Amino acid sequence: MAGAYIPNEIETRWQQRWEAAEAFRADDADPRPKKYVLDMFPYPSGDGLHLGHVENYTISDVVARYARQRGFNVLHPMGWDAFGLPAEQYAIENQVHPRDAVARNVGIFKAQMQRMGWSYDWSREINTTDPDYYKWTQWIFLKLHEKGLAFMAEVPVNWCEALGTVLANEEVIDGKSERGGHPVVRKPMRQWLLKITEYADRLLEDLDGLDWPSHLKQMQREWIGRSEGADVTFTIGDEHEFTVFTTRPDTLFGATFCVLAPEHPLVDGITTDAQRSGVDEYVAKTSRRSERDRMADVKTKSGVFTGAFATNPVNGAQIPIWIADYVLMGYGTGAIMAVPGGDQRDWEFAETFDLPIIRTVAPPEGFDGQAWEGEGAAINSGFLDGMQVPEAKRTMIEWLEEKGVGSARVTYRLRDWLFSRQRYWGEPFPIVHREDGSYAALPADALPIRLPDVASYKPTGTGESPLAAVEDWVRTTDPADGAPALRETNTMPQWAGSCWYYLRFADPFNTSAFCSKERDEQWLPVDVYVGGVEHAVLHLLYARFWHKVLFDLGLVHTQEPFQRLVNQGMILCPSYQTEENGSYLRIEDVEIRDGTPYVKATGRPAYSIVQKMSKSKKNVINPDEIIREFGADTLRLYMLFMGPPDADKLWDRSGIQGVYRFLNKAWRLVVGDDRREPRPRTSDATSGAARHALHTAIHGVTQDMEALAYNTAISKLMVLLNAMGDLDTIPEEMVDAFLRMLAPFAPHMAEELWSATDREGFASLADWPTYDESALKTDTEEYAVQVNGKVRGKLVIAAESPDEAILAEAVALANVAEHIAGKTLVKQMVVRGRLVVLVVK
RNA sequence: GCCGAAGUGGCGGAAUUGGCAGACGCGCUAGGUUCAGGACCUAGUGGCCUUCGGGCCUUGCGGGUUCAAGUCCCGCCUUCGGCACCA
Repeated sequence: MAGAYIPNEIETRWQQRWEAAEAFRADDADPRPKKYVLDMFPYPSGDGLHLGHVENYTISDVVARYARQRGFNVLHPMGWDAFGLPAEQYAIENQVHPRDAVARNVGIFKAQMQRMGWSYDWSREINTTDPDYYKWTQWIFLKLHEKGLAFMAEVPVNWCEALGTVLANEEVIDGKSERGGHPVVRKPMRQWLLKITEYADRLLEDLDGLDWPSHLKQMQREWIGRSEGADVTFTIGDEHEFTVFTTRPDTLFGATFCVLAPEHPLVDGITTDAQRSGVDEYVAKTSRRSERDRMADVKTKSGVFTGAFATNPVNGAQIPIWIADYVLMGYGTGAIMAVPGGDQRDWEFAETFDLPIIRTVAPPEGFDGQAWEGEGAAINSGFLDGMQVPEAKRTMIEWLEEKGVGSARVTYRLRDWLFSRQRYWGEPFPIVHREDGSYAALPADALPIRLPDVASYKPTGTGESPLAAVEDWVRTTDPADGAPALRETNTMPQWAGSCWYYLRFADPFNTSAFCSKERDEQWLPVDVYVGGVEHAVLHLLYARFWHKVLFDLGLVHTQEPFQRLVNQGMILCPSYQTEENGSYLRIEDVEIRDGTPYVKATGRPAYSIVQKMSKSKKNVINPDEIIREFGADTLRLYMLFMGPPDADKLWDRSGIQGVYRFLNKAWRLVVGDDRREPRPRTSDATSGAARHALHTAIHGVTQDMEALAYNTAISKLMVLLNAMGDLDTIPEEMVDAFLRMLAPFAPHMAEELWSATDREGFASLADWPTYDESALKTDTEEYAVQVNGKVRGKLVIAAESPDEAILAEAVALANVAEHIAGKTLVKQMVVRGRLVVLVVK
C-alpha cells in the first residue's frame, strides 16, 4: 500500500529529475527526423503566467511530448520577448530599471513554467534584450537597410501622447493605442520605415501554401488588402493634373465629380478665390480632428467645393472638384473620381450636395436602391455599352493606356511598417547622423550598439527618445571617416526581436551568425506554432516579411517560417460589476445564490457578463492556486479536457474535480493508497473484451493526437481506465500502454507510476504504443433495426454474418414484426456494422 | 454595413463519407461504505406519456431533399470574432 496521491511532492521531484537528466534537450547531432514545436514566447510581465499562457503552452507541450514518443528529435524551446512597451510600462509603474524588472519577471515566469512540467529545452533559452541577441536584430536591420528596405521619411504617424511614442498602424485600434487604449493623433514626423509593401504580393500569395486556420489567413489577406484597378489622370485646364485610383474604370463615364483628400497637395493651388475661405476652414477643421473623430461619423458626408473643374478624359466633361474627409490621403492617390451611380458613398455625397448622378451599369429588374455596385451591362458609356463589368474594365484600361491617360494598377491597404519608437527600452538603431544631415549605417563589426544606462528612461513626450539626453552616448564618430556624428536615438519597436527569434532557437549561441546555414536547414521551418489570434496581423505578418527578406539574401532556406499554426481559443470568465456604478468586483467578493450573483458586502445583486480574462475586469484566475490545490497534472489535463484547443473556453473550476478524480483513480489502481491495495496485475496476454478495449483506446487516442483533439483523447483514456477498473487483475500490457498514452497529458503521474511499476527510463521518452488491427474487431456486432426511419429493435449477431442472415433475424424481432405486420416491404438493406433499414408501405 | 465562425441535456462538450443524438466529464438522485468528508463504490439521469411491451417529441427558428438529416439545400434569428468611408 502506498500513500495518498500528493501531486506537489511527485511533480517537483520529476521536474528535478528531468532537469538533471536533460531529458528534453534537443540534440543537433541526433539523426532522427526533426520536429520543431514552438510557442509564441511571452512578454515577461510582472503578473506572471495567466491561464491563457497555461492553455497555449500546455497544448504545445502535448504536441512536443507526443512527437518525442513518436521518435522525433524534438526542438521545443522557450525564451523572452522582453523589449518594448509592456516591459517598459511595468518598469515605470514600479519604479525599477527595465533591465531589473525583466530579470525579476523572467525568474517568476520560468519558475512557473517549470512547475507546469512543460518540456522545454532550457539550454536554448534566449532573451531579446540580451546584447548577444539584439546584436543580431541590429545586424538584420543592416541587411534590410542594405537592400533598401529601411528608409527614413517625414510621414504622418500615429502619435500617442500618453505613451510618448509613435505607433504602427497595426498597433492602433479604433483610433486608440492597442496597449492601454490611449488616444492616438496623426502628426507628421521623421521616422524609420520598412518597405513591407514591396513584399505585399508574396505575403499574400504564399499564404496559400500554409497550414494555418483559414480565418487567420483571411485576416492577413484583408490586412494586406490588395485591390486591382487603374490609375486615371484628370487635367485641370492646362496647368494642373492629378491621378485617381479606381477599381471600377468601367464606370468612368459616370464620374460626375472628383474628390481630393483635404491634405492633397493640389488643393491649395486649384482653389478659386471665391471658395478660398471655405476650403481653408474645412482643411483646418479636418487636421484638428483625430482619426477617431473622423471615423466616428461615417454616416454624415461633409465636404467643400474648390471652385475648380477637371476634365473627364473619356468624354471631356467638365466636372467639379471637391474636397472631403471621406477620401484618405494615405490610400491610393488621395484622390478619387466619384461615380454616384455605382458607389454608395459617392451617391450619398452627391445627394447631400446636389450633384448629378449617371448610372453606367444597368441594375437588375426591380432594383429600387441607390447606387448599384454589382454586375450588369454597361449603359450610358459610349464604346462600353452592352459589355459586362469584367470586359468593360479590360476595355477601358486598354483605352486609357492607348490614350496615355491611365494604366492598370494594383494598390494595397498595407502601408509601409513604421519602425521607430521614441522609447528607451528597445534595440538602438545601428545608424549615425552626420553633421551635413546625411546618415550612415554602421558596419557589422560595430555591433551590438548597446543600450546605455540613463538617468530617466521615462518617455520625454517631446517626440525624442530618452536616449537623446545621454550626451556621451549620442556623440560619436562615423567609423567610415572619423567625422563627428550623432547616434540615432529612436529605438526599434517591440516586434523587432520576435521577427526572427524562432531562428535563433536553432542556433542560440552562434557568435558569428544569427543562425548558421546548417542549423537553419536542420530545424526550420517551425512544424507547429502555437499562439493566440491576437498576433494575426502583427507579429505573424512582420515575421513572415523578415523571413522572406532573409530568404532572398540566401540566409534561410524556406520561404515561410511557420508551416503549421494553431490558435488556441480564449479563456473566458464571468466578470462581476455592481449594478449601481458598474465598478468591477473581485470574484471573492461575489456570492452566487440560486444562480444569481450578489455583492457579498451589501447583499445587492451584481451584474455579470462572460468575457476575456483581464486584470481590469478583475476576473483573472491565478494558475498558482490551482496548482497548489490539485497539482500541475490536473491543471494540464483540465485545460485540455474543457474543449478543443481552438475553441473559446469558459473557465469553470467545478469541472476540475473530474480530471482530478481520474488521476486519483489511476493512482489507486496502480499503486493503491493508504486504505487500498493496488489492483493485482498479470503478465498474461490481454484477451477478450479487455484486449478490444485496449486496442480501441490506442487506436482512438492515436487518431486524436494527430488531429490535436485532446479533449476526446483524454476521454478515451478515461474509458480505458474505467475498463481496467472493471478487471480483477489487470494485464501489465494495459498498464503499460495506458501510462505511455497518459504521459503527454499528465507526465508527472505517468513517470511516478512508470517507475513504481519498475519500468526503465522516463515514461516521457517511452515509445508510443501501437495497436493491432485485428483487435479492433469484435466477435459480435450490434445492429439497430429501423422501420421507416425509426429504430424498432436491436439485434446482436456474429460478426461477418451475411446480409441475408441479418435481415432474417431483424424481421423476426417481435417489435419489428409488429411494425411491419400487414404491410409490404418495399426496401431492405444492411449498413454493415451499424443498422438494418426496412421500408414498408 | 461587409466578411468569418458558431448555436446540441441543468453545465463543459462527443458524434468518419447523411446511418442508433447526447461518448467522456461536471452537477443532480438513490443506495452502500466511512469517526468524518468537498473522500470512495454501485445504480440512475434529455423531455413528456406508459397497460412497463413500449410510444411520442428533441441538436437556435421555419421550410425542403432522403428509407434515414446535428450533418445536405433554401429562408430567417441570435451570439462571438475580424474589418470598418480602402475608392
